[in-house]
Amino acid sequence: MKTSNLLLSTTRETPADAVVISHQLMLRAGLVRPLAGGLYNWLPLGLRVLRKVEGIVRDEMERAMSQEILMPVVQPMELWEESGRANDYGPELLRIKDRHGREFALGPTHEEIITDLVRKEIRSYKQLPINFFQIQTKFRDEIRPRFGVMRSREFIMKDAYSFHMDTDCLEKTYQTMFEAYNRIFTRLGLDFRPVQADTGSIGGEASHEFHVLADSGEDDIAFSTQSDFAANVELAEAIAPRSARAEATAIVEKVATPNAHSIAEVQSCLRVKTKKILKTLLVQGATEETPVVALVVRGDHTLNEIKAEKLDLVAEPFTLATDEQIFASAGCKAGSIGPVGLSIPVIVDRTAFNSSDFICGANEDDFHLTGVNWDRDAKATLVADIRNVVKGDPSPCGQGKIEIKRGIEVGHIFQLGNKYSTALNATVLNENSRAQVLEMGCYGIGITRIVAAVIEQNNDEKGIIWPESIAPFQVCIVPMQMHKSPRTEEAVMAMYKTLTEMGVEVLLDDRKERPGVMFNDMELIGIPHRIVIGERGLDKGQIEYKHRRDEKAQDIPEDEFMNFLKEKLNLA
RNA sequence: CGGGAUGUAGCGCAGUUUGGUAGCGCACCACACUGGGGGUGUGGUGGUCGCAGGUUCAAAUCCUGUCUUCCCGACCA
Repeated sequence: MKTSNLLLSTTRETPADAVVISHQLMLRAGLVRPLAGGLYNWLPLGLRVLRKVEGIVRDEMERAMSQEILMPVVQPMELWEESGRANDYGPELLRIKDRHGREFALGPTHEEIITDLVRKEIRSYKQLPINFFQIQTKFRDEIRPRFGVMRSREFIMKDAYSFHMDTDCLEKTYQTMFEAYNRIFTRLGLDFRPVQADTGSIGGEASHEFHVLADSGEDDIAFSTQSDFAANVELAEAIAPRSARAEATAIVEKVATPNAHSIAEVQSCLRVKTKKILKTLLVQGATEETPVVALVVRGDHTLNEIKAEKLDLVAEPFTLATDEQIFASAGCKAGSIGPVGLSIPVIVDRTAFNSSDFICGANEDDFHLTGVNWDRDAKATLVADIRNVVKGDPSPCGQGKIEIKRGIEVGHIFQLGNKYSTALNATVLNENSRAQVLEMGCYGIGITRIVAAVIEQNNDEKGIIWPESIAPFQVCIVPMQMHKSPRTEEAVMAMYKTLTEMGVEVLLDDRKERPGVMFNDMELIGIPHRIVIGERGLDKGQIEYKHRRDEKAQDIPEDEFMNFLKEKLNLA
């Protein structure tokens, strides 16, 4: 490819509304252009990278015995009603009607479609296990698209779905996918970690997310400082304190805390540490007998809604109590609630239950209680893990302490079980000629997001630094004064022809630009290998080479150059 | 959905306070010089000032509404 035939839309200035580095560089390098909120055009250079990512994913999926198919973006609503997700999925599901008034949705994921396909096509246990994947556009009407293609509304995803007669078989495929994912992200040159994850709205049992470590990530990942343990903070267990609770030494006293409603306000009002204060939150209960439930965590901790939601007493989805309910249950406004004397169920976090002589709301506006103790002054209906882990907590694996880093979720694998196969009645005949519901796994990779994630981890002040595996071109040739020097032109064209015939993806910058412009553009778009050819070198019988990551260029004798380059390209 | 910003040429911005001929840099086009790190000069192209309505002799500027984009929040006891 020659730059004269390529839309090379680089810009010197960074568009003002791009915040993260990958978004800035994708715009500056001319990979993508915004169309509307969360919608992007992919320009030729960006698409070349996207296709490379797809290629690696496809290659490894096929190696892992998954078969490629393609399912429609537009999906009939009936299937969503059949699975029950028409109600559950909410406003992220973009619904549309055709000319006949029939309802459809733009697919945010394809569990319903694949399950429908499989129930129609697969008849016998002899055909199982089977694993299908597709690389397809998804649409999710995100609350807040941001960071360019990192969180866009339309995006490309690889999604795979496996079907099994039993959970043992599912677990084997899950493990195969786990290994395939590790190979994929390794080939993509990413610094990543598999982490234990919550299954979220998609449902199911076991689940791992694959996260690219980057400060711009939107997820918090909890790591152990001493083991391989890694889990999304949504899931990471906050283990019970090992030490016994200290003896009660104080008596309960009611103190005025005018206008102090938040933990921070109470803290500054009473001049105590936040960990001495317990906060009590009222939420919707699961049953009519317990319409409101109290949740208690320590002032320096935050409630984990996902953990809370899983408790039998707590309504799903997690919903805070209304002001009316709070007044009816506690006799005060939010901000002055405490566990003492409440007649509703009180669920206490394990760590909060280890506090003694603590401070909490007095269930009377603008008053708090000090010197409160569990059992003596307040009863816990249930003690459970309902908070987020924080840095320094003991790791649930038993080794080391928790450390928290930001991650970009680029892959997610689930053991779904039979949620969808049951809902859609996807069965096959087993050895006994009996219909049996299928076990199901699903495995996603965010293709477009990966492009951004790679850039987040591979850039410098000059621009993008592509890993070899997904660079839009492996090599660029930058000629010096080619329009004035027939000798240079001859050498450049010969090099271009040789490399092209070798099957190397080479970009020849044949624009009549100044050297500085060409150097800067090639560095901005991140081509790994650079060859400079000019009279200066030719006079000495030399050709210049520089890797994008090299500090300095080196001059190589002409007759050794091809062997030198082959070694650099791993073609030797 | 709540809060805060923002919108003027492809990009980055000034002009709005105090109403009076729409500007600058980059990019783009032409020519000349230059030629190993975004060079210089001369001359150009390009804008319904987000949109709609209002006030006024006169609106980018004041008023009302509306939309876009971006940021923060959606944990608050």
